[in-house]
Amino acid sequence: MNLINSIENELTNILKELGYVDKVKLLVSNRPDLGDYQYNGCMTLAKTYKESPINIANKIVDSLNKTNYFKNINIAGPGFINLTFNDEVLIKYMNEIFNDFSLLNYKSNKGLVFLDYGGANIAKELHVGHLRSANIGETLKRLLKNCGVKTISDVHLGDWGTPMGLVMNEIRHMYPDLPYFDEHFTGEYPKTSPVTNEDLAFIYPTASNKKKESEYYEEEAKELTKKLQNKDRGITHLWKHIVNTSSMDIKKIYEDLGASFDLWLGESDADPYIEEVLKLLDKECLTYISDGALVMDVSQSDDKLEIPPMLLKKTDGTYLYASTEMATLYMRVKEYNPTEFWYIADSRQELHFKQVFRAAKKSGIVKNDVDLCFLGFGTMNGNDGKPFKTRDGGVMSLKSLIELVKNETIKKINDNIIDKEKLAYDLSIATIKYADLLPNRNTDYVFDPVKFSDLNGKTAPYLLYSTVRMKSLLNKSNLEKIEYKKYNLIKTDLERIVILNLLEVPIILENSINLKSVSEIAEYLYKLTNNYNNFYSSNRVLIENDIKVRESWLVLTDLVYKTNKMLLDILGISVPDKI
RNA sequence: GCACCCAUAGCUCAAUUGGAUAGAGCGUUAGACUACGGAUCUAAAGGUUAGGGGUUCGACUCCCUUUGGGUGCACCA
Repeated sequence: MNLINSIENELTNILKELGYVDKVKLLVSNRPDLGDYQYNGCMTLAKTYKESPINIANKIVDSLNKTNYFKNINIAGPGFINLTFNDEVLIKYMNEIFNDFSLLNYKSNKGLVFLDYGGANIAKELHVGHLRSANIGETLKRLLKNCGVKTISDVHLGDWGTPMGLVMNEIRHMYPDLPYFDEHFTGEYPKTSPVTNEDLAFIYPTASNKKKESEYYEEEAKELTKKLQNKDRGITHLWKHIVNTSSMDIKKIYEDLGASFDLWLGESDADPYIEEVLKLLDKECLTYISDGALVMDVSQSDDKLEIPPMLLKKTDGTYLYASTEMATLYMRVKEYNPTEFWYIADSRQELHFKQVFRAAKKSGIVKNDVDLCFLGFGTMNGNDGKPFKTRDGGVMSLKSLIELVKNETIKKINDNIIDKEKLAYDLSIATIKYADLLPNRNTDYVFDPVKFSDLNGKTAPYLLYSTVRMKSLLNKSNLEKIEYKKYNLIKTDLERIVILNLLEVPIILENSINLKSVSEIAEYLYKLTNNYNNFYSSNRVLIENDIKVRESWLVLTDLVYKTNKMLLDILGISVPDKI
């Protein structure tokens, strides 16, 4: 167990002996002049036990004085307890984590978490709107895995709805003679796709525009969607070509972004379960016909806003979002039976998921003790505060976004680097990820390529440069055969601050899992790195004469390096050898 | 129209979920170096937390209200 947790446990027991019940949480002091950590519980206890907070604090301090964790314990204000560690305790802990780095990790006791993120649409280019889902989802998955939680991730491709009909209709307009559209065709269909990925990049936008202008065009597309869902032979063949062509490109970009998925399933994979789900709902008498469509009531008596019924089947008999989503849940429960579901999607989809989740619980498709979590995220905006667009106002593809950042990054890389292009590309991905993960999940943020790729400040280049420099120092000590096996003594205040930072790691990880957000990790990385750099610039590790001090400083560097590497890895950012 | 979210330093974001003196980055200003990787480090200035009222030992945080933004409200996903 980590140091802070074990002290918290001890303190919880002390309280119990004194007759108070509280699950003690120690907080990093926001008054470093008064202590390293603080306990704020006395004021709350005072309320429940109708006793003065100072009295309670005094009793606690008496008991705490019998332990030897702290060199200074004081009570301040209405009843804050401030704690300052004994250096010996810190040194001992440093040696423990140096010998077993896993002590710095947090072990979660969660069951199986199923993550749904990515959400790319077949035949539509990945754009900036897909970035956050991939980033945040991938990071949460890595966080969970790091803390010992089993996960399953699914990209959940959009391959079964209206857009597919639109794309196929545009293809029909381009090549009316293709056999896929001929209902009487009985021969062999071509083995190669009639469209390339480059074609697809403009086919969907074209179709989407035509739909807005012509109702007839829309009807044509709807008819094709219906044919697809009814397993029309030709249309299914064409659809498969499109899916295969498009998936290759999608996979490539996700790979570049470092997002990986256990399952590459799509909405279509849930299709075989839709009828089963609808029957089940019908059996429970949960559905009814409204304006010609099949719907399900998901309202609750305590709703402030009337939640509209959930639409399961359109008037024309085709399925939509909610139906495939329900079937997907049904399939996932059946095959994986997770204890939690995490859906990472744009905040604007909250109502839809609320409906689906309610329906899933109400119908028993998902059991009551299973957590269904919608993790919404805010929009990535441009300087004007509106969603990030290309210069001419179009949707910006992820490829162009990466290119944009790369152009900024490459300016700042040394010419003597061997593969400058590759490094610039990797750094750009890291830059985008870090910038995207730093703000809170829910808030919209302004994307500024120049600022994010800056060498100073809270940016990936700064973190990576510093981390590479730590590694370089450790390598050099190795070359010069300087051994370091032990933390001996704390010589400077600056290193003490870094040590205190290291104590926080397990707490940061625990908070991140509880909040299902990694921005705290991103923020912490900067703090730790900055404090280490501060120490680094005022002390020369390798030429320090006192062997014991030098050993300690190398252990410190080693631990900060490992911590950075671990946390950057959770953020999906790998540390290059050289920058 | 109804409902939800947001408003914090010049700009971009935090604030351990009700805790002490609201913190960071950028920018600005002033400093540090024969440098283990200077792509670095330090310091200063900068705030009536949009306005007003309330709840309590304590409010950026909870409640009410005004103003200004954003989002959602069944046959798109």
